[in-house]
Amino acid sequence: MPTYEHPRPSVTVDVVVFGYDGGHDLKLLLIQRGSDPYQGQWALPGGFVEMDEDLEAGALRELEEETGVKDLFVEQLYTFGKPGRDPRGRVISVAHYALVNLSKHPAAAASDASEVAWFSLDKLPELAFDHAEIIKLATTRLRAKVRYQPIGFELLPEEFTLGELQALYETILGVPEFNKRNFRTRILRTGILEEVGRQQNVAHRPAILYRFNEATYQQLVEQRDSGVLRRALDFEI
Amino acid sequence: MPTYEHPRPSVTVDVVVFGYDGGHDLKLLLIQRGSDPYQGQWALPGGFVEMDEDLEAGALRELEEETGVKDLFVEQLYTFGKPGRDPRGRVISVAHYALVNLSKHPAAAASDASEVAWFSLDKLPELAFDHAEIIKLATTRLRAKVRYQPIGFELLPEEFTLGELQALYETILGVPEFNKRNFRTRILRTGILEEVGRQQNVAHRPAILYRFNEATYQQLVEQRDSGVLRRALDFEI
DNA sequence: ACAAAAGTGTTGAGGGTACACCCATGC
DNA sequence: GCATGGGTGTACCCTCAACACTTTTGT
Repeated sequence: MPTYEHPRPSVTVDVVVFGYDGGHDLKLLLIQRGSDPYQGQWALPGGFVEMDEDLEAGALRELEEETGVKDLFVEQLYTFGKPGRDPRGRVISVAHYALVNLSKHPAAAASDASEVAWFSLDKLPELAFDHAEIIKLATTRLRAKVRYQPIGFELLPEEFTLGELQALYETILGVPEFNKRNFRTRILRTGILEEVGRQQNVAHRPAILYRFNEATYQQLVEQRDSGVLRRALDFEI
Repeated sequence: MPTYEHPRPSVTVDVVVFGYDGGHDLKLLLIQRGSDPYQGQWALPGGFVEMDEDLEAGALRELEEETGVKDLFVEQLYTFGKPGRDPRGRVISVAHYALVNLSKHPAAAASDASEVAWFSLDKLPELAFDHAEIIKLATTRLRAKVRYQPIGFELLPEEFTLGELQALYETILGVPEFNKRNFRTRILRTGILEEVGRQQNVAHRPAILYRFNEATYQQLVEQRDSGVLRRALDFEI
């Protein structure tokens, strides 16, 4: 690793923002490009990373600048760096994904970009750069991760029913419907949900409202990491 | 995303190379830095990415230049970009991890760097930069991934016994020993192993030799991805 | 009374776990 | 024959998966 000057690629941070509003599909937040390469086409929010900011911070900053959305769960996804993926030259993109509950965050549009909109994940427009590929990877990762980490709760309101939680899982995983009885048993057995009340004014038996209990979850994680392992290995096939 | 010039960070690719020789520990390939920051200290193989090469290709190139090791399984791990992680300025590192069977690849040392060596994973020297953190993440990822993807075979010779495979899993996961009967049943049930012969000249009943059947594994993956899912969700706690 | 969604009891099949045992080879 | 590691039979128990059923609200 010599110390003389090297040619330097540009580095951007992009964010795949998944939104959920209780419906039957996931939404994706896109911006319409206002300038130069791919002008007028839809793209992921993102931009060049500043010299003194962390990657995740840069992703959140660009997201807020371009879409007004802030304060959400974000995590690094993958770094895309194939030469030629950006016509402007060598641009390496550190892609992130984020989860947001649409009822909590406005579909805002105060923006650097010319336009901002939520698209249904199964009806995306044509996308700039290799952003279609990035979205595909993010979707795969979300589907995989939601099965073994309680990240889905980021997409729900603070308080929710088991029916809503199940609908969310079915939406993310793209499965028509799985058994209600077994879903409830499994979720409640984990102990990570906490009862916080009952529904009001619904035209059916009011459901129990739950909240995700972060503290309990962390305790369980620690127990698992310190104790003996349960299932020795599993190729999940 | 404006088109005017931005200040650009440097981008490096680093590789966490895990090696296995059938013993009771995993090895890690490190180089001793020959120059400037952290001179004389041990570090991960890696270096600045070229302007016209893919990230993974850059990782493999640097690895071969610095250690002589080539032709191995490599995958992107995470991108480390906290400001201040490198005293030379803003350096973003796209970290990779790689797996290699030590009997197949020489512990070579023809090198750009002053020295190259394999260290036991539990007896690492002090490391340059934030490389200790990178190694920690790579280890966590390896332990997690080996449970649901057949990447462990990269660490074994072409043909191996179930005893050797079990020893490898115990080594990676750091578990004293799990039940032989159940390990065998589970592994063989997946159908991804293929019998290829028997051991010769061993002072005990000769074991059946197996080979990992990539084609069968791919078929199973496709079946899973197209068919209905089995376990709906599982927080693994 | 009825619709709608919440919530429960139960049962058969299959996998996880554990323990005990037999088998083939070199020395 | 004995040490060594390879390989198998089986039994208990818990979880998964599926189905049928009861409960509570608003209209």
